[in-house]
Amino acid sequence: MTIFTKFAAYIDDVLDSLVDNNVLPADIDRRNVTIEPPRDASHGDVATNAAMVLSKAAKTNPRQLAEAIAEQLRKFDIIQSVEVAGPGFLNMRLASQIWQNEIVDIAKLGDDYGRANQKNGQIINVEYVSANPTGPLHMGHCRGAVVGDALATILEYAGYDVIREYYINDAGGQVDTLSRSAHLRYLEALGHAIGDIPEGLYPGDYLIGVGKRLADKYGDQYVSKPEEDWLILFREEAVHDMMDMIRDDLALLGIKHDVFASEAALHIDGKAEKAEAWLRTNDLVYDGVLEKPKGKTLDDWEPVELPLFRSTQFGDDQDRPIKKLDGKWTYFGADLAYHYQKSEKADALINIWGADHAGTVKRIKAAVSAMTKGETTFDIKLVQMVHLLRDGEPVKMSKRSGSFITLKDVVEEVGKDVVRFTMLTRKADAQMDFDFAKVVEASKDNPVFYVQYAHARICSTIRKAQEEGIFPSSDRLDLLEKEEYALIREASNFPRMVEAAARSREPHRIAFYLNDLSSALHSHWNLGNDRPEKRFILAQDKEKSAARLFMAAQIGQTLKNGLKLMGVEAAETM
RNA sequence: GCGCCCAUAGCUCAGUCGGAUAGAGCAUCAGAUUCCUAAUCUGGGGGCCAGAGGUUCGAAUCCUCUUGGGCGCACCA
Repeated sequence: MTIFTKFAAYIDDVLDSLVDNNVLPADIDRRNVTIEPPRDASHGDVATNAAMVLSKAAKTNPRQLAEAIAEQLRKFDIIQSVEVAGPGFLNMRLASQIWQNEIVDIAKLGDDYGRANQKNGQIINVEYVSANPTGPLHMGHCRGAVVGDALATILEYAGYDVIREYYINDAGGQVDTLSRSAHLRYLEALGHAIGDIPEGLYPGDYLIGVGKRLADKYGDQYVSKPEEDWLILFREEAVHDMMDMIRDDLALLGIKHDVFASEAALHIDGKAEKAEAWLRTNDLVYDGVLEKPKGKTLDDWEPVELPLFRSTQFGDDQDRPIKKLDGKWTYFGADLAYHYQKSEKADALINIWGADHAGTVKRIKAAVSAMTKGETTFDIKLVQMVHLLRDGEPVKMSKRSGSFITLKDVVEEVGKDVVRFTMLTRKADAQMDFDFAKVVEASKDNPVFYVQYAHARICSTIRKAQEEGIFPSSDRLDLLEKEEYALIREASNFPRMVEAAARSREPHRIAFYLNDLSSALHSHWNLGNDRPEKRFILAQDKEKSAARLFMAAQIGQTLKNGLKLMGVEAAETM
């Protein structure tokens, strides 16, 4: 329980008593009442907009109602002062005892500080990365991977049971191409001359190893066999190897999924047929003919009849085919079944998608809404493009030539922590630039070091104090002073931030919060430059020192917990 | 032509389900290291929150339109 939720209870009590006294109507809507720290610290410790939100229903003016609420609030011992300000804000200052308790609470909770005190009983499935298993991860996958992973951790902290899921597209045309490419490398490994990789096959060197492995395992038995003898086998083998490689890439970023769901397995289980049958029964799928797409010149377009999902009923531009002319499932058709499968095991679904999939959002949302009768909440978080730069110059990427920047290259060049933190210091739905030169520079320009430095400073101070025989202690927290309370106040915001980040599905809020908390710490630290009496370590006053160190340790704990949410190491030395 | 995203200081970006005088970093200018880690800090200058309407006690935030930029628009994945 944070001090803000405690306060919500106080405000509720006050409002109850005002209802009893007929100042407020009994059925008044309190949902818009907020209890927050005011933006400007000089306004106090806690503020509420209650009077402004409720005045209309109470048929009184905001300031008058505010005075009535203020009078009641003054009865609480822990509220030092209540002021009515501006249009009707109630600003409160809290007794220092509150902040002392807060710091003890953080210490008690330790690594769990910021975590919801109980689970909310909801299972949420976060699907992220889901890159096609045809090669190593490249930088295009990186941001979604980091955002999805951080979001999953945040949701876990906020009380959800989280399933981290990766959807393997191992059934479409791309994996057949992979299989053929692997077969070519298999021939190569057996000493056959293969020449240049033909157009349309994957040219990457990473398939050489796959070819060798296949040669070792199967000898020459598939050298002169027709494609139908080896296509499925080699596809499975190659996908398996690709997924191992992808898992290794993700491990470099500290990312681990709970479930790897296979599209091919979906078809083997007949999930798509079941979905189609259900949708036809409910008149959501019919056989029809698509209109010619606009805005594109298509030479070979011909009208054909296909099974279509009625996504126009849900705001899409046109109905969408679930099967191709050859009878195979479209990606969308399989996706229907896949999302239904996910919804069976979760109360809520979140997909992290690249912005290039924006066009398919409506149809799949429509489908999920229809299939789960609106009972499963389903969010798609679109992650915008990352422009790779080096010294301000765009870095060229070409998938066709195989010369793209891999995720591995980037992580090896700049490090996991920098990659993760940088990807999270920007709202996911806005484009971002990622400049190697700037980011590698690693010194001043980089928020990750700023935050890590704050943590390292605290650790080093505690070590240093230990050498002088001073240890953190909560015995005399009453010796803390005004400046220290400001720091605690900032730290006390952490649980609210986790909750807000979870609710809005915006991991970047944690990054910005940690930056703020670090700034408060650095700022406080430098007070000691001019005013030695403000330092943490005071040789002449060990009791006060111990209290300050205890407080500092909890700031460090908060930083550490926040960094953990982002998957970034809390450095102890720098 | 249509859909989605974005537009805030010179640059890169925050801005709490609508709240008080719109913030931070970089850059720039002026300062702080006999002293717990200066990878830090303090202060100054810098804004028509793209534009125009609307909603209300109150709008950068919500709605409509316009402008500018990005992504997408096949039975691909």
